[in-house]
Amino acid sequence: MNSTVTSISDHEAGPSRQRVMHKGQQTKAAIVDAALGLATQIGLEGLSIGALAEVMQMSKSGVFAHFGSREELQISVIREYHQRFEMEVFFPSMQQARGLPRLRALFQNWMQRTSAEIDSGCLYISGAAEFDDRPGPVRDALASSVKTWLAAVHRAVVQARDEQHLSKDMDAAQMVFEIHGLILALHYEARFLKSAKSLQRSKQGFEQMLLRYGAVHS
Amino acid sequence: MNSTVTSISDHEAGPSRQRVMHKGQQTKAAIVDAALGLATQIGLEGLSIGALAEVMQMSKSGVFAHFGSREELQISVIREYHQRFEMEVFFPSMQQARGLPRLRALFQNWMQRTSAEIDSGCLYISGAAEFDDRPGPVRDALASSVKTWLAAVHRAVVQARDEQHLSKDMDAAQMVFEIHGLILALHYEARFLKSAKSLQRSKQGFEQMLLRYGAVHS
DNA sequence: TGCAAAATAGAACGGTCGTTCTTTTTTAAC
DNA sequence: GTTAAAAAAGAACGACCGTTCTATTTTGCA
Repeated sequence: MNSTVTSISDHEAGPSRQRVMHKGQQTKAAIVDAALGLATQIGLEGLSIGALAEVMQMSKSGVFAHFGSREELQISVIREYHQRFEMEVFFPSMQQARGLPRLRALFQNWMQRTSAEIDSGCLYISGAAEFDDRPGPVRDALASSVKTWLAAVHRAVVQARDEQHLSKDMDAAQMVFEIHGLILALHYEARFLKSAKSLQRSKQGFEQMLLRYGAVHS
Repeated sequence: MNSTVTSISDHEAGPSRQRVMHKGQQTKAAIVDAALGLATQIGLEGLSIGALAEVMQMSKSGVFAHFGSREELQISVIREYHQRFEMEVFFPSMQQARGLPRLRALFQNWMQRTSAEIDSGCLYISGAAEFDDRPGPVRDALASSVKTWLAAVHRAVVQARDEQHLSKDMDAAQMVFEIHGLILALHYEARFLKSAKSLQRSKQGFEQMLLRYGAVHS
């Protein structure tokens, strides 16, 4: 409870813990960065080592050697996305006071990332569509990351209820489901249908949802 | 207004208008049927002529000749999906009385199709993720189909308001956005996260939404 | 039944895919 | 500066991709 939150989940130390970054690790990080860019544009499945090598101005085998398999590359990309999501959405929200302020921040940052990604795509959403019936380690990594994030949102809702910022008989899981729906609709309509109003729609949906779940004004 | 609704949109005659189906057309229909099955499993982009030919027990060139290009095949699949969606979701709902009953039916059938597709996938959702930044005729066909459908839902909401089944100052487009969100969350959580409760969650979300938009009990 | 037309098969094309193996270059510790 | 190890390149592999071209088979009408 009173322990400092250092991560959306618990494990992992992160490559930033390294004293110095040797050449290989630098290169690998750069490759993963480029790969993430490609994956969010054309999808995790569309991500090819050849295309990646061209972007990196490296040979295919040079790129390949860092991962050993395409699957491992995809998983590395997912891990990288997880970390960035944490940094851009989760951590900043944790600065806010527990309860409604934090929940608001989570949604706000999540929304921002989903819509700012009007030209970069959300891996959690496109990945889910690609891997929803394709079992294997990539799907597992993706699902694990998403579940971790949704659990964090759930925690925030429960805390808001505990702080009596929401009515005490509200259904937290139900609210998380509906919040998720707003984000998905935002992504779908902004990114695929190019609807300009979708950001405003999801904001409004969230505000009304807060009222419905008994939020006191704030 | 008083004209009989014959289609979710207007145009198109449909291949069922044919007097007799010649061999070629039969085969083509069978191919499209198989292709739709493949596409909903592995995605429109993953759909390959070779795999399709194997399923059909035909040669690659035999399959190919019916379409002339892979893109045309993909578009044919989208058209077929559009027609089935119409038959399974739209037409049955139109049997219901204008207003709330029809809106309920639309959501119910839509939901059913989305969740029944727990092992067949929704082309409108997976396709959106695949083609959200891949311009071209395939994307256009997909977007056109989706927009047609969302417009139909919007019409139903407006009618429900006109019939005074919903409060007269409600925002129809906003409601459509939120309904879409519920369906997307259902699809995501049922299909990717394998969450068992998602059907119930989307139902409950819809009922609460109706109340919030001023639905009289029914 | 015969015959043109439609449907299908088959082979081949250039291309890209992930992956393996071998060789060369670069790095970093001594 | 030398040297062992790490990183990268290069070539080649078998497989599959969409597509084209030419033959063969099947169809449906006169």
